Amino acid sequence: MNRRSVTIVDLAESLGLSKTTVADALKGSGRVAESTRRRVLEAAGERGYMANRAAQQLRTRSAGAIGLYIPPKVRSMSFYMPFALGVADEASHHAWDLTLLTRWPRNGKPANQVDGVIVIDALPGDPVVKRLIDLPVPIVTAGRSTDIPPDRLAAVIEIEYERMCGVVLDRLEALGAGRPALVSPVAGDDLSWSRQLQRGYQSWCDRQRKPSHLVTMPTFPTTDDLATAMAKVLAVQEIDAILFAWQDIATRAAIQLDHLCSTTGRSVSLATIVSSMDHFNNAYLTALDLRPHLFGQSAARLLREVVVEPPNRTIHRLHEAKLVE
Amino acid sequence: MNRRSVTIVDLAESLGLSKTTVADALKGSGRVAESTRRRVLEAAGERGYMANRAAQQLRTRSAGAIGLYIPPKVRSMSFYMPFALGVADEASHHAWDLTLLTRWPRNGKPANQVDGVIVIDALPGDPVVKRLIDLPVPIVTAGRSTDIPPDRLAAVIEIEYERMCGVVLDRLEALGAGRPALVSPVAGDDLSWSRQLQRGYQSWCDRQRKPSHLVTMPTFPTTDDLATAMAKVLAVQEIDAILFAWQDIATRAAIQLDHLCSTTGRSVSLATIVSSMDHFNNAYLTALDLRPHLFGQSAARLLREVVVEPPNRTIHRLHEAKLVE
DNA sequence: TTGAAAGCGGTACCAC
DNA sequence: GTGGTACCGCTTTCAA
Repeated sequence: MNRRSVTIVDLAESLGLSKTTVADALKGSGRVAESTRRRVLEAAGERGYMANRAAQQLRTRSAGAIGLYIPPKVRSMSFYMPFALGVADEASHHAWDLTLLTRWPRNGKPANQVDGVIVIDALPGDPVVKRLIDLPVPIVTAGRSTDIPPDRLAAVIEIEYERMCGVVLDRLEALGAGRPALVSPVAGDDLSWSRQLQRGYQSWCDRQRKPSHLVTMPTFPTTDDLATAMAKVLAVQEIDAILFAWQDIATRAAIQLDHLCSTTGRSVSLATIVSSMDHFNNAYLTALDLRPHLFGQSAARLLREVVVEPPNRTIHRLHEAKLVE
Repeated sequence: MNRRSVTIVDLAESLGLSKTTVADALKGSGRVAESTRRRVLEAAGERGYMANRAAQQLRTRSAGAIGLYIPPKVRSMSFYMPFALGVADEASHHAWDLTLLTRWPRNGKPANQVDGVIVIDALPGDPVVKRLIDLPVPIVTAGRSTDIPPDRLAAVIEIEYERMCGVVLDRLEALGAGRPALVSPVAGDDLSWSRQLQRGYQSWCDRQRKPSHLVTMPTFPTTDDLATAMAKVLAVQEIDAILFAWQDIATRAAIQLDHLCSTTGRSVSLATIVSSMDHFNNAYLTALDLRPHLFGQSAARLLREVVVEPPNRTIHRLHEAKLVE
């Protein structure tokens, strides 16, 4: 950007053509003769022409970028990095940049320039979300959110945690483990994934007429927290399976349990929600891969749709998590 | 962006002032009378004026954004998310957007518009880095990199892994653990952090005239990998401390060791590199917090410096990791 | 202390 | 098929 680079006018001059023609040739709208088009393209390639995004944006009133907001509370969970990169990948497909929205810029600075925004897992009352609503661009949420008024919410894409929880539990049962416990982070608001999982678990137990055993612990537990929780689970003799609500904890818990069980001779099947296959390991009988990268891609694709054609009412879409063994 | 929003001209008209005056008032350059300035600011606030970034960029030849490239291979490690958000935070301080660079955009699409680029932990031969070199903007690397020619490399900021490794080991020794083993991922290239840690460890052992015990394992090990490695470490009876080279593994290993040691009655002090205090727990005697968020901020601040004033030769700077107990 | 006017590099719309 | 020209909204320079 700093040093002046090749512009359309430069090309036009050196080719003895007009601005317009060069521009048209470059973007391939059928207006120009194929021969001139080739000439232009060649020259552009040679001289390393790169379109000036700012100029395009100014003229077309588009930003060429989308924003992603990941609330601070959840940022360090392993799920969100692959999600963000999924969004970035899909965005780059459409020649969009992905801007990471963090705290809101201070006093009167210009707003982040975006054509649309993706918000994931925002908690009620998030101040940044409040400001995002004021931007004159469509908002897509990944996971539900209460804070965004329906007319500002272009689309929602979500994972069917409640249903998928049942699917995992069914699978566990089919594999011989009929009395599962759920280990979940302390519940947030009613729309949060953890709460949805808890509901899914509860209703599965109800359907199966089995008692439920829900154990909660902090999202980022210490080894002691973990040990306490595991002890609590194993205290119920009938428990023969455990479903972990998030992977960060599951990887550690599996090791704890491995030892606890090997001393007592007890056998417990493990299942977990998976947020990053990279970190996944084979201690689990069954797992629900949230496919965060794909989730991010889908969210970005959805955003693209609503940017191209604003819907008259909120679109709802599902992202399929995948059962793995 | 889509619907036309309030511009400087709008304000100027409604206030009976000129474009110029309004613009000057807005940006606070002392040109305008304080009274008019207040009038303008008030009107701007009321009508929700937001500067059009594209126009500013076009005029000032700046992009108003910086790019961050995190190579695919390392993306899922817990270190990089807080790092990225540190960069984003600092960027927003300077009214910069942060663009996440992923794969390179396809065929002739306009390049990501950035004023500078931060590259972290790129491996030799990374194709995206090759392309970034062609951009006419300064590059700052976090951690060293071979691929970027000195004249294109504006600055480097890095953690003194080699030295800090010694600091941790000294501390461990002061606390009574004199025979540490190092658990490290299988070494990458010679500049990688894992390799630097290994060297730091080796030279510490040499200085102390102690035998070294290096155990490597995959970056994302299974529980079995982990168990094997831990067994290997404990096989050496003299080992009374273990330093883990990355946290993702340390949290899990601590639990393994807890059990292994409690059965054999052995006591081993643990130390680890910390990439996210959120995930940190109390099982460690001592730890080296890399402070990735701060690292990201510092990298962004450094980039800002070199964008504002291009250096005539590569700037080198250190990021201080912090010993915690 | 203020205003007028000329761009920045594209795109859109009009003529030819 | 091609060229001319008026913008997009802001910064900058020069003049009043």
